[in-house]
Amino acid sequence: MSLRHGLLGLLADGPASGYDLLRRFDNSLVNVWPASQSQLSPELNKLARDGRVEVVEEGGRHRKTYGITEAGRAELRHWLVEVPPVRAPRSEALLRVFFLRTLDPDEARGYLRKEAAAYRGWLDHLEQLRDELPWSDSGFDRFGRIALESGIRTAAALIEWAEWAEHETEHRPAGP
Amino acid sequence: MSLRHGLLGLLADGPASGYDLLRRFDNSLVNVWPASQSQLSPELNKLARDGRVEVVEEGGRHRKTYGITEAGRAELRHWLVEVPPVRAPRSEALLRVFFLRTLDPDEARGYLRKEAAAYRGWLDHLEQLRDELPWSDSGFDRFGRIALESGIRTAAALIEWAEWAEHETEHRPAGP
DNA sequence: GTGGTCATGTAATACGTTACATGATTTC
DNA sequence: GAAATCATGTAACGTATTACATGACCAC
Repeated sequence: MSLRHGLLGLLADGPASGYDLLRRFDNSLVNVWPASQSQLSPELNKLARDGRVEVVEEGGRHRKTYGITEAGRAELRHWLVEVPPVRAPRSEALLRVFFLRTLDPDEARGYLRKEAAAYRGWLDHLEQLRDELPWSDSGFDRFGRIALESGIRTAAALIEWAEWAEHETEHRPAGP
Repeated sequence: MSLRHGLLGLLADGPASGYDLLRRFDNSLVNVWPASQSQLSPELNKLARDGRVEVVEEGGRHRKTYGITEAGRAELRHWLVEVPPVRAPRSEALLRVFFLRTLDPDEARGYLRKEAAAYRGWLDHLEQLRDELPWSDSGFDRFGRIALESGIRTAAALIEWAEWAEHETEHRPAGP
């Protein structure tokens, strides 16, 4: 139900159309919760049926501007305060690590080296966002920066891990 | 397709039934790729249809023991070496951070404090695994330990982040 | 013979991705 | 008037979760 609450959270900032919301997702939330246009459409209709949002304006080009309702704010708040986050740290990249034993040591090291490079690219990207985005003092930007910092620290830790892991697989014969 | 390759990777270690594989998932892979019994059943049949595994033994209690085929090993290898991992770092916990601005500062700090505690619990769990598991020198255990280390370092980074973030939201009036 | 564990399978539901369909408005 | 952009919606497909169904074998 995270998409649902993502939409409510964005609408808590002010009314928007599905199209606007898609861009907000792509600008700010894409690194933590990507969403596609074809998901927003039905989800917004569902939120409207449930009374969590309402159409506050209908413009040209079929545009429907949605606003959050009191019931929507209550649900958002309830989700944030009462519902414990699901931690489902599925990681395909890490799953592969378990199976590196089926490769030659050189190939395994190659995989870890590529991992390190990929995390470095991700870190560069996030640091660029941090340094180049026009951060305001608004609550949205403040917490956006805090979320970004989480990604930066995680990426940094994973770079070090991948380099350590590559080194760890060197100079050691495989066991039975 | 990670479940598929997770099964192939486990079978690369030796033949097993779906039931055995479920336990292997729950023992070793659960932290990176949880799987349920009802997923394994159809996936193993599909792998058998595709010639990636084969039934090498049928025992009592409907038990079917699967072994990986050459085609299965080839697919596993191809996946590991050629297919770049999907990095889909969806994080519900981090999504919430964006919306903490809709709460009172005290409540927002409470959320971050709970996050820190949750990550600490996760770290404790992983360190306990590291210290208590009977690690052998086998390739499986070596890379399992390397994967575990990734979780430990990530958890440590996230604890520090959550504590930093909690402090960051103190002593500052919210902007517009 | 009863309860526990081994063992596989199906069905309903939910969520996410990709691709496609449709049409209005603006810009050149 | 053609192309780009705005704007919403549907359909097909793949995958994950939960719950349920079925039955064999073992230990007591």
